[in-house]
This record gives sequence, structure tokens and C-alpha cells, in this order.
Amino acid sequence: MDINAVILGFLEWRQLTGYELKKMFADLSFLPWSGNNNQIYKSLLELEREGLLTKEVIQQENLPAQKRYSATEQGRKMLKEAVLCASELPEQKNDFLLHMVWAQCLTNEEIGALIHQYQNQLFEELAMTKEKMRRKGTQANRSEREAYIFDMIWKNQCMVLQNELNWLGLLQNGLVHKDTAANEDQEEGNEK
Amino acid sequence: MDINAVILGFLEWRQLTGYELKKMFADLSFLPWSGNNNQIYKSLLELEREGLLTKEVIQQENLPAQKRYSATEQGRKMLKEAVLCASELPEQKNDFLLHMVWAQCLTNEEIGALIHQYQNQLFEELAMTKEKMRRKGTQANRSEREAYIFDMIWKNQCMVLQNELNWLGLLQNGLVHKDTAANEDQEEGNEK
DNA sequence: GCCTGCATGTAAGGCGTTACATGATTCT
DNA sequence: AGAATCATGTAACGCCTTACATGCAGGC
Repeated sequence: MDINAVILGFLEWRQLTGYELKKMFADLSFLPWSGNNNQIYKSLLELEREGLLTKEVIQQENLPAQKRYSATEQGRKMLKEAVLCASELPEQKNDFLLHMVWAQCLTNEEIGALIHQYQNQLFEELAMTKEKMRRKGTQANRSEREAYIFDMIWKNQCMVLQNELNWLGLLQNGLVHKDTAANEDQEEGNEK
Repeated sequence: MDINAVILGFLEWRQLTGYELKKMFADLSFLPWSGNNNQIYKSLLELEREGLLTKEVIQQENLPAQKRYSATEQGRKMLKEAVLCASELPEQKNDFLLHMVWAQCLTNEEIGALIHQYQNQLFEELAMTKEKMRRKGTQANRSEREAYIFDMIWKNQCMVLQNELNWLGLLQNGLVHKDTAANEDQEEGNEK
């Protein structure tokens, strides 16, 4: 799914201006686009050219004219196609793993400190996500099914963070148990 | 950590040419850069300009001259700094979640089919990752500790996929149990 | 005859980001 | 007085990607 499909999705939901779309992108943190002006106004032009949405210009006093967009029948068809098409595999950027690749140049204490620091960051992020989840609890209410799916999207975010914390725990334990062995081995390696 | 630090890391490991660096990037699938010519040759120029690596040109018959790079003392210092600095939080792009946001336009059967398809994709990917892990088992052998860390990096990949599968299972169960309730609710929503 | 490997680099295009620009109103 | 909200758009810059360019050797 590309950004055009996502915008079409918001518009199927209800009539919106580019400005309001921007706020949607800012709110939904798991969207892979920032939703800046360039992206949104470019996409809207493109979608309009393809006849997937219609524009309604509303003149206002002392404010620039609003352009309210809504999805056409064709647009809704296009959206359903995009939603039904196979998803791509999740991609994750994990900066901590990169650090670990070159952890060989660190002492066990330094690695321990890095782990501890990362643990705290993850913990904080998890708490924040749970808090957001609690607040935005029931926004979608077209059906109980939709509300459930939205809950599960939040839960996915939490589970990803919790999974990373679990993995970190394993790493930490493994390193503690390998403490002496690793050091001996390191010296052997230097002698070779 | 940026791509310059990563290249510096490879060079601290051993002397390499740009061409060999390209292969390193191709091999390590969890690196967030493709390692194309533009990235690598640009980074090497930059790192050389900053005095973080040295170049040794080796003329060859019938082949273009090799430029073998290695990290300088300053480069190794820079690398350690980069490794010690705090990691960024993991970022994940999850296309399936996007599909679920607009699943409201689908029937329960269609959602079920999407889930099943995604499940299969994840399962395949997990099997492939485990296979790669088995094959490349013990490449890093400067120390037992390093071998352990590399194992754990592979394990992280696996756990991420397994976690996604676990979440999918929850989603699936939840939807099955909400089957009838959701449909009734949907109709109520339409009446409003 | 064509593809792959070795080994360097350049070019063009797309996408993403931040910042700029306008201009009135309302909040602090 | 200064910042934020509403609402549109443009500009500059950087990064990433694919493809192109050279040129020889060896395998199918």
C-alpha cells in the first residue's frame, strides 16, 4: 500500500481537506509517511487526475479557500483492491543490532551499560505507547469489529516493544554467563 | 549509527575494497542500507577526507586498480565512539497493519483470507531466516562472546517474525469470536 | 555468444525532509 | 508581543535506487 491508497482510505472514511489529512498522518504514529505538505498535496493532485476523488472548493472570508476532497466510486473500488492485495513483510530498522555487530571493541561492562540504556529507552517507549492506547481507546466505532482491529493495531506496537525487551533480557543473561569464558577466549584470539 | 560508521566497522575488521564492502552489505540482510555504489564510494571519499581511513592502491594487469582501505587509529576511535553512543529505538514498517486500518470495507471471509496469506508469508520468511542462521552459524570467531552476539542477532530476526505470527494468531482468534457480534454491530452502525 | 565476476565510478530520477511564503484570527 | 491555528502551496537539499559505462577473463 502506497501513500495514495492511504489518503484514499482516509477520504472514504469522511470528507477531508489536505490540512486535515496532515493531522491524520501526525496522529497515526505507525504510518510510514510523515504526511508533509509535499507528499499530501502531490498525492491529492495525482488522485484527482486519475478520477479517484472529487474536489469541492469552499471560499472563506479572511482565510484561504478550502478544498474538500472525497473519494469517488472508482476511488473506493481502488481502495478495496489495495486493501485486498498481499501485504509486504514487516521491515525493521534496528540500530541496536548494528551496535552489537561491533561490540567486540567494547568491554563487558561497556556492553552491559549499552544494554541497560537501551532497556530503559524501550521501557519508556512501551509505557508511552500503552498510555496513548489507553487514551485513544475507542475512536473507531463503525462496528465492534473495527474497534477490535484498532485495539489490536495498538497491541501490535506494544508487542513489538515487549518482544525487543524479551530478546534484550536473553542477550543480557547470555552475556553474564559467558563473562569469564569470553574474556579468556578474547586473549587467546589476540595471541594467535 | 550511520553508514560511514558501519563501513569503518567493516574496515576495522579487515582491509577491504569498495567492491568487497558491497558484498558485505549484500550478505548482512539486517543492515538498513542496500550498499550500492553511490553510497559506498561516496562514503569512502568522505571518510578518507576526514582521515579516518587510509587507501592503498594496487595496480593489476587486465583489471582496474584495487583501492584497499583500512581504518586509521583515528578511525578506530571514531568507531568506538559511534558504537558507545545511545541507540535509536527500533522502527518498523508494517504494511499489514495499514491493510487492517481499512479492513472495515471487507467481509470477515476476506479478512480471514488476508490473515492466512500473511501468516504463510511470515512462516516462509521465518523458515528462510532459520535456514540462513543454521548455515552461517559460526562466521565470527574472534571470541566466544562475539559468536554469541552474532547468534543473538540472528535470533532477534527470528523472534521479530515469531512475535508477528503470535500477534496474528491473537487477531485471528479475536475475530472468530467476534464474528456474529461484529456483523450485528455493523448493521446498527449503518442504521445510525 | 552471452553471462558472471572483478573493480571502479557516474547519471538520472524519485521520494522524503525541512523550511519558506502568505495572511487573518485567536490565544497566552 | 509573539505564538499557534487555519490552509494552501513552493523550494532546496539530501538520500536512495536503478541503470549506465568501461574492460578483461573465464565458464556454459
